[in-house]
Amino acid sequence: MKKTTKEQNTKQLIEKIGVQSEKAGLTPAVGRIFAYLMIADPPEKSFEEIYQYLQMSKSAVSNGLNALLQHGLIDYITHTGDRKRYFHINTKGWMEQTKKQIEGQEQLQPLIKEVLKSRSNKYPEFNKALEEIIAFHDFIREEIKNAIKKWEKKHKK
Amino acid sequence: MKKTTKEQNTKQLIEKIGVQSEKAGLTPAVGRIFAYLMIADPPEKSFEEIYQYLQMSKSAVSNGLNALLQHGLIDYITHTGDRKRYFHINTKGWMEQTKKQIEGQEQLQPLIKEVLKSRSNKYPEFNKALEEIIAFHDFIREEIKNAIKKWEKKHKK
DNA sequence: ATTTTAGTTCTCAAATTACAGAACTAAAAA
DNA sequence: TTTTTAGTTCTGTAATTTGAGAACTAAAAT
Repeated sequence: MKKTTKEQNTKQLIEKIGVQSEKAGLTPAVGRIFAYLMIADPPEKSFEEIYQYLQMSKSAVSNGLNALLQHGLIDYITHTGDRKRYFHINTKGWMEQTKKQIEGQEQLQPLIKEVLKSRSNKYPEFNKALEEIIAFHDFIREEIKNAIKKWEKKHKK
Repeated sequence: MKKTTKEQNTKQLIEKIGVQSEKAGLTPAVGRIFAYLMIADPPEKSFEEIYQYLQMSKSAVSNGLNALLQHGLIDYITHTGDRKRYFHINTKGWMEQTKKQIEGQEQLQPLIKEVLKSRSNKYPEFNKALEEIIAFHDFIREEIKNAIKKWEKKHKK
């Protein structure tokens, strides 16, 4: 009979979220910090609590928190008469970040256009296909923009 | 007076596309191969042409081409009486790949739901915010799915 | 049967990344 | 003024990634 405590479940969940966050571009350590703050009850945790709970070095936590702050994924609050900062997930910032990611990959677009300009017209089928890819990107980006607008309208106050 | 030849421009363009492809998850070398095939006139190039033009090792090109083949980003044709394979961009596969990427990040979703289940109801505001993030993801994913359908309808046959 | 060729696989070195641990800093507390 | 504390920065290293070069392979050409 295998008994799994709540703590064990929590730690496993943190690891799983860490792995996913890694796939989304964060490092394992940063992913774990983010995961911990997602699970944290209360949702604000001090620097000390974080590195002790996750058993990470102070340097890793310091760098990780700063990376997350810069990405706008977390924020912190303070309490009077307490020098500690209490870090927590910035849900608004997280959503902003998600939106940007969904909209992203805009930078390849102009390069494909440049490619098209540089190509001869000896292979019109391939050129057409490239044009279609550009058109698809344009179309999808526009649709996503509208979808986001739609969402914002629905959820704004 | 700085003179830039067509060749120089092409090479620079390859590098720029390579950098962008890197950001999209490919390695620099694989990004360059992809870029070269995008610019290639005719759009089919042999193994030999690729590694000679890009001045890369055979091993790097072999591994790179196989990675691109596996991702469905390129394909190849053959000619009777010629043992070489001629590699070219698979525009359909590329678009499929793009679609998947746009739809992606489904795997974090269920984990956030798990987090919510594990959370107490002592901090309802944070929980609400997490729920909103889930809802946003669901909404956007649905919208994107529809957008892609719309595109496909418009561009089928 | 021998040689060529198209491409693969193996081995290794260089570069990069991720992080621990220790030394440090600046503000607050004592 | 001295000490504590919250966090940063520096240094070194282990792990990982990338890609070169050489040795190899399997099929085709001779």
